[in-house]
Amino acid sequence: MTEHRLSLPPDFDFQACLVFLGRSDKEVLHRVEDGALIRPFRTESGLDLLEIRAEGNALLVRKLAGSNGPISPNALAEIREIFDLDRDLAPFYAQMAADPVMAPLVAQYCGLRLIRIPDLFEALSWTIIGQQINLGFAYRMKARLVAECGPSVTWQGRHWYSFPDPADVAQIAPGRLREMQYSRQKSDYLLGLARHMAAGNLSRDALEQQGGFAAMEAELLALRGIGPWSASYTMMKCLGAADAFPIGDAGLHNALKRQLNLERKPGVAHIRKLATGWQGWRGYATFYLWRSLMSI
DNA sequence: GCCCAGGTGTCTG
DNA sequence: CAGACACATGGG
Repeated sequence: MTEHRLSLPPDFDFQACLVFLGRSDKEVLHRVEDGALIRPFRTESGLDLLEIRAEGNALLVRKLAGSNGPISPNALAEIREIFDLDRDLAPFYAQMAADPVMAPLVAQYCGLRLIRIPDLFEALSWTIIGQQINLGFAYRMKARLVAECGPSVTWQGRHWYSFPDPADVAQIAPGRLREMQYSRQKSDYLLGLARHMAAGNLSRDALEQQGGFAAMEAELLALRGIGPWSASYTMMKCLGAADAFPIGDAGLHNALKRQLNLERKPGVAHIRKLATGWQGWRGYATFYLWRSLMSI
């Protein structure tokens, strides 16, 4: 059995991360079982199904199915990103310790990392799918897309799917997406994005080559179907921008309303005021607020 | 029936 | 530049 260990940074709580990863039983791209994350990762030849669990002060990564040979460096790099292992959270916690909104949350969820989506196409597609619909419905729509054209590996009598490539999605007939209950608008956005990326006009590598938060955000905003919320979401969840701030997010509004016992959801001006002490960490703060909406 | 969901693009005044 | 509206469907 091939395995590998990744050492863990301070301020890391694997269980806290698993709780977030297990937030929906409708998620098709991974499963949380018996204290471990199970998820396929792309390799040159196909998919490797990996299990990730905590063991002492390390993450133990084991290959359950797929290619022979060691676990690919690429997969290990993705795991580092998924759990945001390379982030020093000490400044975040120091800055939030006295913040009226965030202090209780960082105490409650200490060690929770911003769970990321390394694949740019997946992250952008998810923002398009999730726009203006409830999350349960969004998960079902994603599951249909993934089952339609995502690669899979079989293990223990079950298909384990990965998110499709832009080229896979680009060749779907628009009518097919309508059958999957995509609106014409979502269908257009998604196919447009897939064609754009399949043609080589956008990739995560090229985007990050540009460097600079503003330049990357501008390039995302230029995409049809990607507005301020989607761009911020992608900056934080894919590119790891700890300060990206999806200020229009409905979940953020609901979380603040609950935290502050407000009668109504706060307006954008109010939120800006509340977030004045979050500079540098507004994305992380948002992620902790999202976590606060989960019942557990 | 009505409003809101992890919004965005378009059109109008 | 603000505000209205369509988009698709489901949950409260």
